[in-house]
Amino acid sequence: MPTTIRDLAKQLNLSISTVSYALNDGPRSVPAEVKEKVLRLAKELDYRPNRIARSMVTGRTFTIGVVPSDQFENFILSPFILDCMNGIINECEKLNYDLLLFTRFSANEELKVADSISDGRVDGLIFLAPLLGSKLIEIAHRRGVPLVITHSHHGEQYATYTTNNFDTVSIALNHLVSLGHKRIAHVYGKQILEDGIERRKAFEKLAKELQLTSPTEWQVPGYFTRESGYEASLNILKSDDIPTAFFCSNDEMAVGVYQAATELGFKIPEDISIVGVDNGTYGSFMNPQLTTVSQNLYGIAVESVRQLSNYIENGKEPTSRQFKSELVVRGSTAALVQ
Amino acid sequence: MPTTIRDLAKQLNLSISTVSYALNDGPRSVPAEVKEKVLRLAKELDYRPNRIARSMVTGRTFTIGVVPSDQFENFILSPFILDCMNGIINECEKLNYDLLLFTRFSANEELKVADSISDGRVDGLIFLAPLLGSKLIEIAHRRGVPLVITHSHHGEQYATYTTNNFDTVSIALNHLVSLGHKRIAHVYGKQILEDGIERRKAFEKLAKELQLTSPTEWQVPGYFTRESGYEASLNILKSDDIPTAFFCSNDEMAVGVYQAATELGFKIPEDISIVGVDNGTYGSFMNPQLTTVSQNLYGIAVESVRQLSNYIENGKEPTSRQFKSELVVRGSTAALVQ
DNA sequence: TATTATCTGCGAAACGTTTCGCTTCTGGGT
DNA sequence: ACCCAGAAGCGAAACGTTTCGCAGATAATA
Repeated sequence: MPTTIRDLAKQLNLSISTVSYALNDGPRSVPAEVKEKVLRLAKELDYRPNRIARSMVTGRTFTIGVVPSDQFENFILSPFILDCMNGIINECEKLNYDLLLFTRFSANEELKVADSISDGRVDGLIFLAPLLGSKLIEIAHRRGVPLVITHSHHGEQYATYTTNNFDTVSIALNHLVSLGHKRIAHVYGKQILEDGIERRKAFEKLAKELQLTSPTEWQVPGYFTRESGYEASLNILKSDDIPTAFFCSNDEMAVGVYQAATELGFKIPEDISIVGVDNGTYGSFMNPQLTTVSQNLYGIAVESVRQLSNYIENGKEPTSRQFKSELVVRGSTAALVQ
Repeated sequence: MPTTIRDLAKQLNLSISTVSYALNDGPRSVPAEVKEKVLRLAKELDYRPNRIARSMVTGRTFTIGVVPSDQFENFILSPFILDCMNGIINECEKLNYDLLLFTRFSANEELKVADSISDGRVDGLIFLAPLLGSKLIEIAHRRGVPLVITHSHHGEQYATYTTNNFDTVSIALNHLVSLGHKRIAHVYGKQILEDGIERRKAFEKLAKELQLTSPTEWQVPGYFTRESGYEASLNILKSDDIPTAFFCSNDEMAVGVYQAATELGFKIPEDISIVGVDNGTYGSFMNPQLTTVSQNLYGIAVESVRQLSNYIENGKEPTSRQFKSELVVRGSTAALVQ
C-alpha cells in the first residue's frame, strides 16, 4: 500500500491539512521550513497523491474522453480517425490532459456507453464524427458533461468543428474540370454521416452546374472504407462506358479505387484520374501519391481540444468553427488527353 | 449536480446500504420488491454511479493505461504503433476495460510521467516498445502497478510479448537469397530499441553465414521512420556500387526506400527488391505492395491485454510469450535477373 | 496599551461509494 | 414453548484527498 498524506502527517506530527498545503503550495501558506520538511519526507517515502481521491473532492480529472462513432470497427486503423487522434493527442499533451479512449462504442449498447461516458471520469468529451441518429450526444449534454463535436453538427446548441463540404466537393470537381474532365464518377460515403450526405448532395448539385456527365450508375455508394471503394469502382470500371475521373468522398475509398483500377490494367493518372478527400497521412504512401482535398483534420482536432479545455478551465463557452479545405495536387490527377 | 445514491435512499426511506445492495445485486440480498422500487427510481432520476467514488473504495478503475515510448513524436501515426493499438483497443473492448492513453511521454520529464502512470487511475499498464534506458518500468514495478511489456524485455522479472528477431531477419534474408540476391543492404533501426539492436546483430551474423555482399556502407542507420529510410537509402542508391535488394528493419523505413528508389528512377521490384518488417496495415497501400516479415502485432497486443487483465482480475501471474514471425510475399521482391 | 491583522496550525466536513457489524424480526424445527 | 437460522435493514467506517472554520500566537497599527 502506497504512502498517503496521512502517513506523512503522522510521521511529521503535523495535521493533514498542513501537509496538504505544503504539498500543493496553497491555498494557504506554510512556513518555508515546514514545507521543506514535508517535501523531503514525501520524496523519501515516494509519496504521490492519489488522483482518484483528489478527483473525488475537486471534481476534476484532467482527462478528456474521446468518443468515436461506432461505424469504425478497427477504428484506429482508419486514416481519418488517425489524423484526428494525432491532433487530439498532441494538444492534450500540451494542455496537460490525459486521454480516455472509450472502447465500448457499439451502437447496440448505446445506453451502456452513455453511462460510461458520463460517470465522472472525464472533464469533457470529444465526439469524433458521430452518426446522425446517435442519442449519445444528447444524453451526455443533458447530464451536463462538457462536450464538443467534430465533423458533424447535431444542432445549434453544440460547439462543432467542421469543414464546408460543399466547398470541398467544389474544389475537387473544379480541379478535375480544369484538367478537361467532364465524365466523372462519384464514390460517395455512408449516408448516416453528415459528411457523407452533404458531399453527395454537393456532387449532385455541382454535376449539374458544371455540366458533368455522371449517370446514376457512376454515383455509387461506399462506406468510407477501402474495401467498399474497391467494390464500388470495380463495376464501373468493368463496364463499356467508363469515366475519365473518380471523385471519392474520402481518401480511404480512393485507395480502393486505385486497387481496382490497377488490377484491371488502368494506369493512374494516364487512364483514370482520382481525387480523394481528407489528406490523411497515409495518402503519400500511395504510388502515385494521391491528389486530394485537405480538410485540416489535425487543425480541427487541435481546435476542438483547445476550446473544450478552455471551457473546462475557464468556463468560456466554446464557439463553433468551420475550417477551409484546400486542394492538394499530387500524382493521381492529370490533364485529359483526347 | 447528478443524482447520488443518497438521493435515492432518502426518497425511498431506505438506508444507503440497502440501496447499494439493490443496485449491485449484492453482496447481500434484498427482497425483490425493494430492488424493483430502487431500480425504478434510479431510472426515473437518471442515476448512474460515480465511477470515481467507486474506485476510491474498491481500488479498481477498469481502465488500462498505455505507455508509448517517447521515441514517437506523432506516435499514433506510426504504422507500427497503430497495429499495436488496434489490438489493444479491440481486446479492451471485449474485456470491458477503457483505455487511458498517456500523452505526456517525453523522456525529459520522466519523473512526472512516472507519477502520472502510477497515481491510481489505472488497474494496469502496457508498455509499448519501451526505450532501453527507460526507468519508467522499474519505477512502476516498484510502486506495485501491474504491468506487461510488448516488443522488449527489460529483465526476467517482467512479462514480455515479443517476436524472435533473429528468426525475423533470417526469414527475410533467406527469402531474398532464394530469389538469387546476394548483394543486400540493410537499413537498420534505432539502437536504443531492443528490436533495432537485435535485428542489426542478426543481420551481421546472417550476412556472414549466408555469404552476402554487404559492405559497411550498405548497413546504414535509420530511426524506424519513413524519412530516415529515405535518407539512408538515398546515399546508397546514388553511388556507383548499388545492392540488388534492401532489407529494412521495419515497414516504415521501407516506404522511405520506395520513395528514394522511385525518385532515382529505379523500378521495384525489377531493379531493386525491398523487404520490410512488421506487416502493418498500411503496407498494402503501397504500390507495389510490400513484401515483409509479419510479426503479428495484433496478436501480441491482444495477448498482452489478456494476460494483464487476467492478472488484475484473478491474480494469475502473466507469462512471457515469444511470437512467430512469418514471411508475407507481395510485390516488392522478385527473382534476380542476371 | 489596546486593537486589529497576519501567520500557524488543527480538526472536521465533504466528495459518493462499498461493505462490515449489529439489531430486529420472521418462521421452521425440535 | 423454545431455539436458532436466515432475512431485512440500518448505521457507520473506510477509501485519500481538499478546504473551510476556528483558535491561539505573533506582529503591526493606532
